Amino acid sequence: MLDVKFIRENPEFVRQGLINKNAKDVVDDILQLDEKRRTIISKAEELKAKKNQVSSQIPKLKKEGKDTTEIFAEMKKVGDEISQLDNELKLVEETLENILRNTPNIAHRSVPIGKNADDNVEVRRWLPEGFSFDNDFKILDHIELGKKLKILDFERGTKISGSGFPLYTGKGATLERALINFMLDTHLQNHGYTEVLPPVLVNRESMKGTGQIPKMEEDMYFIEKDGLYPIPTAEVPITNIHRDEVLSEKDLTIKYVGYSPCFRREAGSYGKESKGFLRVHQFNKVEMVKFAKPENSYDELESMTNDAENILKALNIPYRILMLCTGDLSFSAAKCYDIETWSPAEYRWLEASSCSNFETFQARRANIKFRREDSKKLEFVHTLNGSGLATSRLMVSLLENNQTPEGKVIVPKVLQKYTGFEIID
RNA sequence: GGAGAGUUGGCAGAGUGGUUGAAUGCGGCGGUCUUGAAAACCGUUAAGGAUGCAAGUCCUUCCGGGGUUCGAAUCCCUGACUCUCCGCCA
Repeated sequence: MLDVKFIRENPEFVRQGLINKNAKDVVDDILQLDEKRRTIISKAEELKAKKNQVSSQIPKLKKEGKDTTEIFAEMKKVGDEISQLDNELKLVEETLENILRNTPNIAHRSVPIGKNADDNVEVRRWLPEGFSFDNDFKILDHIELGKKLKILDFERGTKISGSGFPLYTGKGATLERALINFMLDTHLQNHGYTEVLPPVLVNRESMKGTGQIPKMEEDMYFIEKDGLYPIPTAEVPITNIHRDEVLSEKDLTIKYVGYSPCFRREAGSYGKESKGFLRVHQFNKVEMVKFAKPENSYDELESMTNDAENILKALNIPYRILMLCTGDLSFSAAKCYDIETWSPAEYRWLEASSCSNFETFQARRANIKFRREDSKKLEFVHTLNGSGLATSRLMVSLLENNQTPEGKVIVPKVLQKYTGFEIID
């Protein structure tokens, strides 16, 4: 959520920011409502002050045995006027709030201006030694490999739940678990995170706090009976750990890493893009979340991106880093790096991670502040998160890149101690 | 699922209609004392908002929402959460 005061003071900057993000220019609407809001507040507060002043005299008057009927009648009138103004105010504030909640974050100045994914900028890429985009044998895709090696069973997953709910079997299930553990351990031992294992059903407040609601409501599962949402990402529960809290400056940067399954309705996406693991309703993800001071947050974004990259390097998976342009940035993000891994069967890059800085956008919604040691002032923290990483897309690249001409899959060295086997055949 | 109790400032904990934004204790901060520290003593100690160049002034907030009243932390209704007992159960 953007700060109204900031919009009031920098209307043209915000206007341009919204245009760059392909968002509706609502600056004038906001300013108008804000103006109206403040007018009503002034009027109402004047009356309230009067009411309070008179009220405080009443005990004295009564004690002196004076007649208060007239005063009561007048105060009754004042009270009615106040509640009328308060109702008006409520309406204006709801309208304003509604607009603000549906208004995206503004991009950081370092973000390239662009319309859509075509304008994203490749920042760097990393390819394993001896890697080639072209192979001299027939590459099987992850679905064929999964079937042949009996490690993935999409048909039975569909029978159990529906399409997009993969079933891992045998060494496939073990490999998935190994991957999760390897990633967690790496972040814990090498990157200084604290592990959390969050609830996977969250309430509406939490979904609002990180910005999935109201904008993305259609993409979320919802359990009506209990008012709970299966999380689309662990970002939601982990960021909300500190909702409505004041953190100490000395505790920042707080770095959490946590595994969770993720649930997404992915309403309206079918076809080629969604086969196999490419788009699923349930997948596993290790998520990194940081609470940082404003002056550090962009350094933290770089290091978080590196943390995710280190996993891929260790697994020997080719990847590239994209800096998303303003038009392709998500609703809440001020800056974002996508990490894409190479799929030789698809012969294209697949998004496996997204590392974003939300600045104060989420902190404002979720009310997460910290107190400065020197000035004692409260400020909103910056929140960041990144996948480190999502196993489903990663599994595609892992299986396909490590296959042999005979259609077997060699387990990357770093995973072998977790799997207990070196090859899947 | 049934019955009951509770939710007050950073924490603990008073307060059942009228100067209560809220006693008291602890903690925090500043000071006196001390070579230094502790103890003791004194002072101070919320957030958000409106207005103003500022000092300041004013408003709101005692879990959330609604109501009664001239006036509510205090009364009524409702929702959330916590705890205890019973039932059920991985």
